[in-house]
Amino acid sequence: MPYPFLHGLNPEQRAAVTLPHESALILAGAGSGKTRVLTTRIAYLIQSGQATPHGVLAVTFTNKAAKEMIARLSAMLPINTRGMWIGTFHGLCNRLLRTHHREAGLPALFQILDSSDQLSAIKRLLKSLNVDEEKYPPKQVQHFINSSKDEGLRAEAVEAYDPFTRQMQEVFAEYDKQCQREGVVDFAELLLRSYELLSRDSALREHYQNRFRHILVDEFQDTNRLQYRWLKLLAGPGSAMFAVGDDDQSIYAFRGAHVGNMREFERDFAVKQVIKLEQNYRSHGNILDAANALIHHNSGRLGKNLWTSEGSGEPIRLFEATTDQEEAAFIVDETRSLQREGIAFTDIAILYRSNAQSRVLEHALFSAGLPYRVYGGLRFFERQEIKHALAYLRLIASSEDDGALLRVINFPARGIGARSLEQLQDAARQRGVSLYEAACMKLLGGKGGTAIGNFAVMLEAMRETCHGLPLPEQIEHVIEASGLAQHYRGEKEGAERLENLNELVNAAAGFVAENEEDHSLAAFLTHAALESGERQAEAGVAAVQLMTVHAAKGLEFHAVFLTGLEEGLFPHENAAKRSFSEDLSAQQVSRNYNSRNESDGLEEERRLMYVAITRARRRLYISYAQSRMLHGQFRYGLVSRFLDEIPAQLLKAVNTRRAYTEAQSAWTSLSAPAAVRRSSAAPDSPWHFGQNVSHPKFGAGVIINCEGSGADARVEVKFRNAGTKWLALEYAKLTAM
DNA sequence: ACTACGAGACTTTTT
DNA sequence: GTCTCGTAGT
Repeated sequence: MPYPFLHGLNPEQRAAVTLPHESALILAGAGSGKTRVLTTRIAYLIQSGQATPHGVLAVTFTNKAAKEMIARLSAMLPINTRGMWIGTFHGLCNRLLRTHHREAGLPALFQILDSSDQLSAIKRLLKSLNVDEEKYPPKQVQHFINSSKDEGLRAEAVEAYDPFTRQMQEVFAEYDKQCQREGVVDFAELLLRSYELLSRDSALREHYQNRFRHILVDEFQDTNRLQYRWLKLLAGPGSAMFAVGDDDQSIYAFRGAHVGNMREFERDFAVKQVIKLEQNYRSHGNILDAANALIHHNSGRLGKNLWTSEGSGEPIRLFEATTDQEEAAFIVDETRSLQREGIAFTDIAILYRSNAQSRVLEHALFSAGLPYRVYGGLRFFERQEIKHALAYLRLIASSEDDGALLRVINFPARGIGARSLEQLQDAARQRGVSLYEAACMKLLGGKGGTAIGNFAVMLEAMRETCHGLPLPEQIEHVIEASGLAQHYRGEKEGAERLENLNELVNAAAGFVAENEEDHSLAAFLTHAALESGERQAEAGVAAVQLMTVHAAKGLEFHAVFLTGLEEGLFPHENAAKRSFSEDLSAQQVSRNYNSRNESDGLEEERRLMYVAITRARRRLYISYAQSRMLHGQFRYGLVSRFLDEIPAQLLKAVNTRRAYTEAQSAWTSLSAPAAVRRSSAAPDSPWHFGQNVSHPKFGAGVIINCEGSGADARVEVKFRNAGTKWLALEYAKLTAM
């Protein structure tokens, strides 16, 4: 057997892996071994001599997926994956643009703007253009620019038949000019710029076309129009594209994903056969049957039916709660009993449609002393202290970066107010130079003592010192010399921020250790922009996993609680309405944007439900509440239509088992059996919502809010005489009353 | 320059 | 209900 890694593949998987050199579409259902097929295909191509590592291009959407692919590949083959082009669309485009920055019309050290950098750039631009932010909300401008770029359109190519759109178009054009001036590039620009580069420069295009004879794409259903055109451009006459995707799991149309790319791909690349991977290795039969039945209500599917060689398993448990609190109490109880059965907390997920729903669930889990982890907070590189530090570093790397300068010129405060900033901006505009340059000129202009001049001196000194230092030490120095460390040392909530800044130094050390070829500051900044880091919360801690259904895509759990199955919530009311892009077209904007109608929206919600169901391996709970607190008032919801679309015989109602009341939910922790307490990762907490407490300094109070678990657990206490305060349970000496 | 208060939003999100 | 953002006030 020359290819040991083909072992254990089912016939369809094997057929996909060993396909001849031709473009192919692999319709890979949830839990059908998609990633395995993709990586094994690459291994097979290399091992069989059909491809060299050099000639393979593999694209994913997330860094996580790219990393996993590389890890699996190096486990299968003794090759150096370093030189291989495996990465995200943005990562690969970045690589292309760095290599050919001159041809692309970019400075060698172009910086990458993340969404929040982009938003501030837009706000700044609107101010300087005197555009009314009321009429043209920065967020909407951002959406306009990004979705245009995602469609492959530059400002001048946008169809604008009305004054509103013409103004948008104008801002778009000015925005691109500003970015060009400042040597920065936003995410969509990475794609568009490299697309334009390849389509303009035929020699370059042919070079890459000849090189990449094998192009493999993961999550193909999530590609947007520009990404697909980019792929088409890279695929030369001798190339074969191996596209893996699942139209039923397309849940990102709202950010430009175009499922239609799958059918277009079949046509454009004369795909001979679509290989369907329908055998599911994850879930029991009932769960798959429910998913199949549900998704059957969608139209225009490529068509696919999941099956398993395992039994049907348990029925899906359906719980009807009176209120959202009762729903949460039920989940707490069931989580406990799952734990008694020996299911690890990490193998239990609580899913919801929108983030706002997590609050009630968190409260209940907290009160019960169950450890939990909420996905979807701020990410490491998005924290303000990190962004500040990075802005200093960006200024050191490239002084044209006005956005970076504006972020830190007066942080920490050094007496540079709005007035002096305006002067600086005027001076820069007049002479057509960057803000930094203008600041330096102020220095030469005589009044050497100005705060702005001092800032320029400080920065110049920082740059001088950093020169020649190893990366982590550069960052360490900048954190100190900029006054950031000093500033946070003096702040009451600063300890955590200081810790994060320290972590940034560690991240740089890790980056240096991992990247042999490029240790430069610019490379690290790129890394920071392109990989915003893990979602917060300590990994590895045994905790129940709370996340949105979107965030759960690609994951699996022994038991899944799928909550809030109410009309308006899931399917979400906004999804079945006109979308934002249609609001635009109502204002006579171009029809080129993804004009989605209600049924598209509803079908995407259904796919979302499909994704949610297929996360569960063994046990699936679906719940809904007759009423819940939403936007500050009670809402009475109808049962989601999706429940009608799951065959009744697969469902088992469990709501009559016990009466859950709010009172019970708050006090369950106290009546929990000792056995639970002992085996629990975290002891049952005596702290919960409504608990009367006493604090040595602040006196008597009541717990009105709580969050986190384990060492990070905090409670908000309303004191009789000392106001409300957040207290860390680990440190605060609270006594229950 | 920092705090305080009111207005308005509020689906999902990676890069 | 709760959070963010921007402006006004000290």
